[in-house]
Amino acid sequence: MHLEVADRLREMIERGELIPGSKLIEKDLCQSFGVSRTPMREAIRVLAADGLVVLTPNRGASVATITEAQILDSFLVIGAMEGLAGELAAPRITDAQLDDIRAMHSAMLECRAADDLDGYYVYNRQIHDAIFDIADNALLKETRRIIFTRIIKLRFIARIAEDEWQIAIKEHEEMLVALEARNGPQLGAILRRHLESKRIQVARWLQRQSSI
Amino acid sequence: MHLEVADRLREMIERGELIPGSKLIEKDLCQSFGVSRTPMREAIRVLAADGLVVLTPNRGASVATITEAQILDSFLVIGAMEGLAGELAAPRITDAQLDDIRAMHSAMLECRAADDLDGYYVYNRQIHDAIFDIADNALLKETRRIIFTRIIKLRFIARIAEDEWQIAIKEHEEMLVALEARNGPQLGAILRRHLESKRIQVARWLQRQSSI
DNA sequence: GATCTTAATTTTGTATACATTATCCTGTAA
DNA sequence: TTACAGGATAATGTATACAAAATTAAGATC
Repeated sequence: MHLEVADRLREMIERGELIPGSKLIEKDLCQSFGVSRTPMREAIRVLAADGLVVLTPNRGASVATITEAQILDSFLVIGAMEGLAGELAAPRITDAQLDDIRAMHSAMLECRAADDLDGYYVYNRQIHDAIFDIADNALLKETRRIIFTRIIKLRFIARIAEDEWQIAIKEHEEMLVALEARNGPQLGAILRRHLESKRIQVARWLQRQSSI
Repeated sequence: MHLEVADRLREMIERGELIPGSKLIEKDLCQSFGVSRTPMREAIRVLAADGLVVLTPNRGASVATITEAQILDSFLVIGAMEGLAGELAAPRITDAQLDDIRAMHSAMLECRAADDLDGYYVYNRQIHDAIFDIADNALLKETRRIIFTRIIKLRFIARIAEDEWQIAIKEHEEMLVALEARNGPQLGAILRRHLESKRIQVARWLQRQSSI
């Protein structure tokens, strides 16, 4: 049960229903979840190990806060992960998998044409996920997942500038070329650059936010 | 208390006192630790989140096993981490920090001359740790620590072939050059290559082991 | 003797009771 | 009014009791 509770808590944190910094009162959560404190506490500790909540001795748990510096640090690490994933995936990709990615890429472009940002992000995410699947390194995928979870709240960077969007699309097209060439180092380099672009984009967005 | 218990359990697993695959019987562990089941269970779940133990519903916990493929996967991920750490550290390193690393490097060489393998590994590890400290990315450091913990049992790769040792020393000297030049991309590339060497070395060692 | 069934035991999972610590509120003194 | 002290309250931390599931052991059947 504690794993289900952990998942529900995780979702609540991701959705922003539990505000970063706020305390997690066991009794209240137990009531709303309909479980006793034992599984709830175990769930909270699982999330703590994932870095989603922080534990203070004798003072319980609170939703983890994330600083701008930590967000930018995360993008650096994710960049390294994506770069490695690209290196591994390119030499391994099958023609069928390549076709799948091409399809997702087209769908992504259509969303862009229709100015459907949500759809764009879904396909964008699918492409990156597919590369990690093809890379076939469970630890790599899991590590990236955990880091992503911690900064998932950045979904709300929905607004993307036109020029940034163009760069992203261009980089994705380069990715396709590297994949077709089965060129690992090349795809790795593109993905590192791609994530660095994203990181700069996030940095700018954070700048704007904090100056408001 | 559950964090202290988790640390003790972690040590026991690292020391090999708890054999991979063996079951963790709560009652027995509670007795030997002198705590009740509640903190023990919380500790076990913390280790599960770290990947050191695996939980099976209604069947409790057992010490995680690691396959050869997973070990090699881990080295790939660590390689990406070290590469990034090098990129970040080189442009940031101070003269004092550089002196420290030079000192560790000398001490490491002395250990090699004296054929003191344990000492060699201590200083080797210190140098790599220092680079991560200088890189100043807490997430990067923490991620690497967790992955290292999972494969820590590989300490027992104590035996290192002469030619492998020479290569490692040479790479470390290249690292010093890149650090002195404050050249991030260069240090990153060296570290990636260094870890790839290590990975190949481990792969060969695993091969030898399994063929016995 | 082997195998399936079933009961006994053990172990895990959950809830609750108790202990300890932190927090909050009230009242007093400056 | 503010600052501090002390107790009331509520929260966390721990231990234990109960429930459910799995494992083990014993017995019956073939």
